Amino acid sequence: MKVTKAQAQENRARIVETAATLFRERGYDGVGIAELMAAAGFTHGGFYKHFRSKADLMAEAAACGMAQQVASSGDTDLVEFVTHYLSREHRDDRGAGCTMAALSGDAARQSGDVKTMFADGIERSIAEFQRQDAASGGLSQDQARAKMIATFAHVVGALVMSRACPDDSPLADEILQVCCEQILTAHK
Amino acid sequence: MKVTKAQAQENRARIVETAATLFRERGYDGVGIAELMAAAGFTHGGFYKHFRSKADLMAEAAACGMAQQVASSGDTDLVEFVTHYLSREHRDDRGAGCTMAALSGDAARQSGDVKTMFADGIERSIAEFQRQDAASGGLSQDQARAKMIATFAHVVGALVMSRACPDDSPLADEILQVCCEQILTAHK
DNA sequence: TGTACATCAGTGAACGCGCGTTCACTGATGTAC
DNA sequence: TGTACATCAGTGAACGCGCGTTCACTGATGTAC
Repeated sequence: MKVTKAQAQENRARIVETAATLFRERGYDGVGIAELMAAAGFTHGGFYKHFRSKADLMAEAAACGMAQQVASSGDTDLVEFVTHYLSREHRDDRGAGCTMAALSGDAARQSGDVKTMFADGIERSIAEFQRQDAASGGLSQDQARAKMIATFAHVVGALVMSRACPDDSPLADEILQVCCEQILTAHK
Repeated sequence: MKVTKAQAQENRARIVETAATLFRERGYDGVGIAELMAAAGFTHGGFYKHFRSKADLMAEAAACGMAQQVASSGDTDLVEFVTHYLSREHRDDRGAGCTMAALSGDAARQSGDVKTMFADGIERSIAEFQRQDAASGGLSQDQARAKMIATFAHVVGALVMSRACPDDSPLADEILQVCCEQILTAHK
């Protein structure tokens, strides 16, 4: 059952993308190799033809997830970004959402490889935000960077706290709404 | 080997407190019953004399952790609170630190019981913050509440992001520092 | 271009291990008389 | 107050299960001639 080199590379990419989604949904410990490979359309044995260990895949999936985040926020200004980020839809769809919000808690307990991917992803997100927000400038480079870091941290915190509340909790919605207002007010 | 009723209750409390610390350090999936009971000074078999399941303990440990958080921030004003919360010491000592920052990611994937404890903890923290911040008022009740929710979300996000970066990463420190400045500036 | 052989992505059974949970047992505590 | 018995917190062996990982095998692809 060998397969074209191109096909194999495509399959590998599908495994990483599937992992990125499943890990966001259920955390690193919540997804097993067998389940993951099945979701990607394979049996579990082939996993080690692509990756040396689950830890290796976690790092790659983290990089993939952060890259998706950066790509998806292309061509949206800060107001749009914050509004969508702090929407109920985003909160309730972890699999398709922000990797930082879904997995930073898990990442804190992982190897340096995973953390490095997160740090790289943060840097790239900040750079992307700064690029988008150039229009509203009047700020120095340092000030703009500081603003973006603080804004990113704020939305991540709000989303993470909202998700920690029971599903229909009024508090969960209140957190999103209040933080969205405060951030957008500060932005003006 | 039976033990006084008072002693048993004390032992139970010790198990919950030990669990709160270990869970913060390594997450819900990162700590086994046997290890946890050993850390509290017992063998694993006795666990089910106190709790119906690991999930039950997780909910109790969450409540305990959030209560510790509220208690420890008694008699500190907002400036002190934020400064300590966003210090390197707090970031690097997850076991003794904020339960929300350490476990909200895990909590999002847990049962309603755990999430309820988190929501209760958030409410109590907000109430405590508002009580402390009464002096600096000029804000309506609603405005003060909104300010506290947003501030809490902001510090949680900053800490969580900082912890997701590699251990000696400059970015990890920058996140703490930048967010601390922005929050304290907004507070004035 | 055609043939012979090496490669290696993917399969599925098997492994050792640690987990949450159960259970028979112990013996000091608590209770009934 | 003293005695006899029930209770139940704590012990440690055992359970079934799912996990990450390994391995012999398959057979189409890629390569050397």
